[in-house]
Amino acid sequence: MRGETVFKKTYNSALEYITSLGEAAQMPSENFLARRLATSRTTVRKLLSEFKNKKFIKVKAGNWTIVKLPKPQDAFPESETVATSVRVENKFLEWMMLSNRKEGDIVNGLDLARQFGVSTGAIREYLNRFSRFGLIERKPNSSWVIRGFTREFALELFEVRELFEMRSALAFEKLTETSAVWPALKALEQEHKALFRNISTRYRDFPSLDERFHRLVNSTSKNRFFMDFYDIISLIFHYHYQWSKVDEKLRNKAAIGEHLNYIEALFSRDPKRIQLACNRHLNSARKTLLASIKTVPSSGEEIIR
Amino acid sequence: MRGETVFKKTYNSALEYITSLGEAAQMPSENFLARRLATSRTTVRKLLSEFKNKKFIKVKAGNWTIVKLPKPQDAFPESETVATSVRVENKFLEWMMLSNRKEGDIVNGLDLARQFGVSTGAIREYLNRFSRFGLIERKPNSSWVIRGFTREFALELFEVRELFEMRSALAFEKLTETSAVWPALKALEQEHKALFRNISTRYRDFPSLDERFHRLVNSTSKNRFFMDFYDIISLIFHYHYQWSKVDEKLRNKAAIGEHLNYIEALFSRDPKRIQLACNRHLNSARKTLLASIKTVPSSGEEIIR
DNA sequence: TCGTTGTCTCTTGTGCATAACAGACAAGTA
DNA sequence: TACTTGTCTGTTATGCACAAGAGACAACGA
Repeated sequence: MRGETVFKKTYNSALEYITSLGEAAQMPSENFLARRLATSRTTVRKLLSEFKNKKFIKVKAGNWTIVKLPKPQDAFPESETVATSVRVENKFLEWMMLSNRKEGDIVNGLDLARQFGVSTGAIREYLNRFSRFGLIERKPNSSWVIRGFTREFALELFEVRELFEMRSALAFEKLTETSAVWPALKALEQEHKALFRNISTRYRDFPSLDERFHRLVNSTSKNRFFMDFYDIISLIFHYHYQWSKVDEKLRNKAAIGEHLNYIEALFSRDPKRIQLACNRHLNSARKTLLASIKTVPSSGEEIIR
Repeated sequence: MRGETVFKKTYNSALEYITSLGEAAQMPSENFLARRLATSRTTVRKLLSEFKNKKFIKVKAGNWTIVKLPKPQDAFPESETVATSVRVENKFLEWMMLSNRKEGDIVNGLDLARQFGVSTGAIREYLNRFSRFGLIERKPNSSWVIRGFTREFALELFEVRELFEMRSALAFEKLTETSAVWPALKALEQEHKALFRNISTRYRDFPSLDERFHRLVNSTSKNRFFMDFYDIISLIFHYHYQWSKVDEKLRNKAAIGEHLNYIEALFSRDPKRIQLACNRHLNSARKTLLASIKTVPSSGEEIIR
C-alpha cells in the first residue's frame, strides 16, 4: 500500500494552518481546505476526522470550531512525509556520485532496494526516469549499466548547455519592452548585488540563485527541450555543490561577478556583449565542474560536508 | 511471470538454425549455441529439452544429432515473440498520434492496459520512459497529461535539431582524413544515388536511409545528448511517415537531392557550403512536418495506410 | 443559486510472489 | 588444457492485491 506520505504531509500543513487561525476560530469548508492545502477532498476529510478524534475541533453552535491548538509533537515526523520517490532519488544520487562508480559497473536493483529500504518496483521506476540524464543505460534484456559521471559526460553536458543558453541569451535582443522577463531579471540583479555585499556569510545561498537565474534565461526560448535539459544541469550541480567545497566562497564570489556582467549585457541587448558575457561565465562554470571531477572523493575517503 | 518472449524468439531462431544445418548433422555445444543465438545457456538448455521432446534431435553414437527437421508450423507465431514493451510502444504511439489526443487530455493507465491487453505495470513503465520525449507530462501526485503533438512541439523539436545537427555537420571540417566517417559517408552517398535512380518504385526505402544518414552526421559529435535526442526525432518521423502519404514520392525525391547536395558539402569541408546545405535540407524537412500536422486525420476519419 | 457535506467509484502507488532469464562453479571428458 | 554439461544461485520482469488518493454526483441547506 501507499505510504500515506500525502496524508501526513497534508496533515502537518493543516496543523500549521489551524494554529494560524487560532483558538475559537470557525473551521472553513472542506472544499476550501482542499484548495488551500492543494489536495483532494478525500484527504481533507480523512484529516478532519483525525482532528475530531484528537479533539482539536468540536461542533459549537452548529459549526466546527477549533477548541484546542495542536502542539508541535502532534505533527508527523518530517521523515515520514517525504515521498518514497524523493527518498530513492536522494539515496541513489548519493550512491551514484559519492561511491565512486565506474563506467561499466552494473546496477543491482535488488541490492539497492535492500540498501535503501524500498521495494524493487520503486527502484525500477526511478532508474527508468533517471536514465534520461544519460548517466546510466539499460542493457536490452537485462540490467542497468553505469556510464559514469566522467570528464566526457561533463564536456558533453556543457556542449549542449552552451548551445541552448547562448541561443536563449541572444533571444533577449528580440524581447519586447513589456516582456515580464525584464522586471524578473531586474529583481534577480538586486538579489545578486545583495548577496555580493554579504558574500562572506551568505555564499551558500548562491547555488539556488544561480539556478533561478539560468532558468530565467532559458525560459525565454519557450522550448520544452531547453527546460528539460536544465533539469539535468540542476541535478548535477545540486550534487556537485555538495561535495565540492574547495574554494567555495571564492568561486561563488567570482560567479556572482560574472552573472552581474552577464545581466548587464542582457539589458544592453547588444548581441556581441551578450555573447561575450555568456561565454565567459559558462567557460568558468565548466572549468569549475571539470576541476571537481578530478577530486571526487573515492569510496574509501572521508566526505567533507 | 514473464511472457516467455525471449524463449520463443530464441526457439524460432534455433529452428531456423538447425534447418540450415540439415538432417543428420551433429548438434553444436550449448555454449556455442548460446553465443550463436545471443542468449544465456539457461535458455538454450530449455530449448534443447524442447527439441528432445519434439524428437528433432536424438542421441546417435553418443552425440546429439538432428534426426528430423522442423516444419514452419513448429515455430511460435510471430506475435508471441515480440516483447511486451514493444507491443506497448507501438500501440501507445498509434493511440497517441492517430486518435487525435488534445493538449490537456488525461491518460488513463488502467484503460490503456485493458485496451492493449497488458498489465498496468507495463503501461506505467512505458509512460515513464516515454515522458522523456516531451509529449506527455506527469501531474505531481497523480495521472499523466498529454502535451500533444502540436505545431509548437514540432517547432521546438526542430529548433533543437538544427542546433545539434549544424554543430555536428560543421565538425566535419575538423575530421582527420583517416576517420572512419568518410567511407561510411561515401557508402551512404552511393545508396542515395542508387535509390534516386529507382525512386519511382523504391521511394519507401527513403525513411530508413534518411535516419541512417542523419545519425551518421550526429555521431561525429560524440555527444550522448545529441544521439539521445535523435531518438525523439526518429520516433516522430517513424510515425509521421506512416500517416503522411501525400506527395510521398515527390517529397522523398526532393529530400534525396538535398541529401546528395549536403553530402557533397560535407566532403568539401567548406563551412559555408555545409551550413548552407544543412540549413536548406532541415528547412524543407521542417516544412514537411509542419504541413503534416495540419492534416493529421482526426479520430473519426479513415486512416490511409 | 451557490456552496456544503455524504457517498461512491475509479485510478494510481506500492509491495510481494513467482516465473524467466543470466551466469558462476564444479565435475567430467577428450 | 580446453571444452563440455549438470547444478545452483541470484537478478530481473510481470502480474496481482490492496490501500491511498482524486474527484464525480446528488441531496441538502442557507
